Amino acid sequence: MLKSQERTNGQRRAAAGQGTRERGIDRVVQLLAALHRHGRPVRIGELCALVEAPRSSTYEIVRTLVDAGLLETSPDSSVFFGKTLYFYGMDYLREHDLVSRGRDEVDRLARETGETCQFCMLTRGQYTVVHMRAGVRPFRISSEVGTRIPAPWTASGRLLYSDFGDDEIRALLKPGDLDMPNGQRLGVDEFVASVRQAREEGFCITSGLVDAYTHCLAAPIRDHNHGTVATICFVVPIDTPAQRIAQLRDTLVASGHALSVNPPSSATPARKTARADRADN
Amino acid sequence: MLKSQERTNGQRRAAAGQGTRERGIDRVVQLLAALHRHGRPVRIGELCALVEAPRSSTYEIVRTLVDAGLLETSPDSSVFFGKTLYFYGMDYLREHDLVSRGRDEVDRLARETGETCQFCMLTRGQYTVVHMRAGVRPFRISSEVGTRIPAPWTASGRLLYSDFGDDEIRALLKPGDLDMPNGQRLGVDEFVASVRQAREEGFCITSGLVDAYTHCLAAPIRDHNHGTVATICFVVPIDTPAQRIAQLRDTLVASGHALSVNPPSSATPARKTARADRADN
DNA sequence: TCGTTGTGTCCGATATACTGGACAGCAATC
DNA sequence: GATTGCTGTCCAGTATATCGGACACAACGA
Repeated sequence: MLKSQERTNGQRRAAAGQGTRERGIDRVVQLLAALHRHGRPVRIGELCALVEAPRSSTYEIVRTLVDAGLLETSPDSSVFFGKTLYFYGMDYLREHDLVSRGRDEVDRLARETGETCQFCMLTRGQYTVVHMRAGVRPFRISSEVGTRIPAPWTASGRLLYSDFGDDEIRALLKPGDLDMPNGQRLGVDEFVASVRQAREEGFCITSGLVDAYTHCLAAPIRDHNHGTVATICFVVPIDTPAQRIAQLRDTLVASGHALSVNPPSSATPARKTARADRADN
Repeated sequence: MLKSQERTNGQRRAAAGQGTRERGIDRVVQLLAALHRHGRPVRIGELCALVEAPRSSTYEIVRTLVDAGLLETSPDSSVFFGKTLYFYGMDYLREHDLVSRGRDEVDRLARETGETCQFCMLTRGQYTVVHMRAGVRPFRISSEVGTRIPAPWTASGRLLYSDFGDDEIRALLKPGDLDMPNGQRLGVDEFVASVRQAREEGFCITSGLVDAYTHCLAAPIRDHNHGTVATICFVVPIDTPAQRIAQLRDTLVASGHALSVNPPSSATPARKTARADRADN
C-alpha cells in the first residue's frame, strides 16, 4: 500500500521548505500548537510570524476560531485558548479516569511527601508530562505540562518505551533525543539497555540527566494487558539520602500499582463501569 | 460597516439549509462541537451523521486531527478528544486564575456544605457551567459542564446578564429560552425585571425553575469594573429551610466577593499583574 | 510634519481542498 | 452463500478557500 507518497500539501511544503498554499485545517493545527508553545496570549501579528502564515489567512482563521469559542480575545486584542477548549479538555478527563486518578494521586503524593511529583504518558509516541505538582522545595521547574521532552532524558520515558521492540524504540527517537541537556551523548544501545532494565526492575531511577542536580524516580502504571500506559514519578534533589530515595521509590511503585488496572482475572468482564450515565433523564 | 453580508459559506449553507461544500476549518469546529454534545467516543460513521458531513471528508479530517493529537482513537476505532486538547484546556486554566480559584472555591463549598455547587460564566453571551461539584445528596445532575443552558432558567444567568442593557438582553435570548423546563413561559419583561432585581440585590434565588424540586442560589463575581464576569451558585432541594437558604446565600455572597477583584482604588493602575512571568529564564 | 510600525479589512486570481461515488474488505445475519 | 451494514481508501472534477498585495487608520517618535 503506497499511500504515503504525497501527504496533504502541508507535508510537502514542510519537506520543500517552500511557502505554498496551505489547508485551513492544517493552519488551525499549527496555530494551536504555536499558542501552546508560546504559552501566553499573542498578538495576531506575532502569531502570523509564529506560524509563518499570511496575515489575511491568519485573521480569517482566528476570527472563525474566536467565533467558535476555541480562542478568546484579550482586552489588548491578543488571542489565546478559549473556554470551549477548556471544556473539551474536561471531556477528555471525564472519559479517561486513569488520568483523573493519576492527577489526584500526584497531588496527594506531592502534598504528603513534599516532593515534586508528575504523571506522564506518551502522546503519539512522545513522552509528555500530563500533570505535575510542585513540592515544597523551591524547584526549578524543568518543564511545563504538555510539552514534549525526549524520552531518554527521563526515568519515566524509559518505562514508557519498555513495551516497544528495539527497532521500534530506535524509530521513535528523534535526532537530538540522545543528546542530554548536560552535554553528553547517550548511545542508542545504552539507552535501549536501560529501557530493558527499567522493564525488568519495575521502576526506574536516573540521576543528573535532565539537569545535574536532580534524581528522577519513576514507577509504571499498567493496563490489563500489562502494558505501561503511564508513569508516576518524583523529581528530587541530587543530595537526597539513599534511604529516602528507596522509600520514595517504594511509595511510587505502590501508587503505580494502585493506579494500574488489576488484571481481568478471568472473572466477569465488567471492564468499563460508568457507561449508563445519561440513563436518568 | 457592512461586513456581515455573506459569512464564510458555512453561514450561508446554514441559512439555505443546503448541503453544499464546506470549509475544512468549519467542519473541524462542527465536529468538535458534535463530540462535545455527544459526550462520548463516536464511531466515525456515526460522526458523519452527527455533523452531516460526507464520509470521505470526515475520514480525512479525523485523520488529520488524530495525527495532531487533538483527537484520539479508542481501541474500537471510535474517536474522542485527545490529550492535546486536554493540554490546551490546562493552558486556558493557567492563564485564567479566576477560573482556577473559582474551581477551588466550588470544591471547597461543596465539601463544607454538602450541597451541589457550580461556577458559571458566559461563553459568547451564553450561560455555561464552567465547573461543578456534586453535593452529598444523590442529586439528579441537571446539566453537564460546558453545555449551554438558557440563561432565564437559572439564577446565575440573571446575574450574568445584569451588565447588559434591556435591548442587549433581548438580543441575547434565543427562541425557546423563555420556555421553562416546567412548561410555563416567561415573559421577556418579566425576565428583564428579574435581571434588574438580581443586580440590585447582589444575589439571585430562583425556585423550581430548571426543575420543580430545586432552588438555585447564586452570587456574582465581579471584575475591577464591577462587571459580573462569573457567578458561584448552589443547587439545593426545594424543601430546604429558609434559614439555611439565607445562610447558604450569605456564604455564596462572601465567596463571590472573595473571588472578585477588589477595585483598583484609584491607586497605581497595575491592572494586570502576572505579566512578567517569563522574566526569570 | 513625516516616516515607521502595527492593526484590521477587502478583493481578484488561481491552486487545490472538498465532494460524490466507486470499490474492497470484513462481520454478522438470514 | 447471499445479503446487509459498516469501515476505510481512492480518485477526478469543480466550486472555492487561500494568498498576496493594496488600502485605511491609529499610535508613536524623531
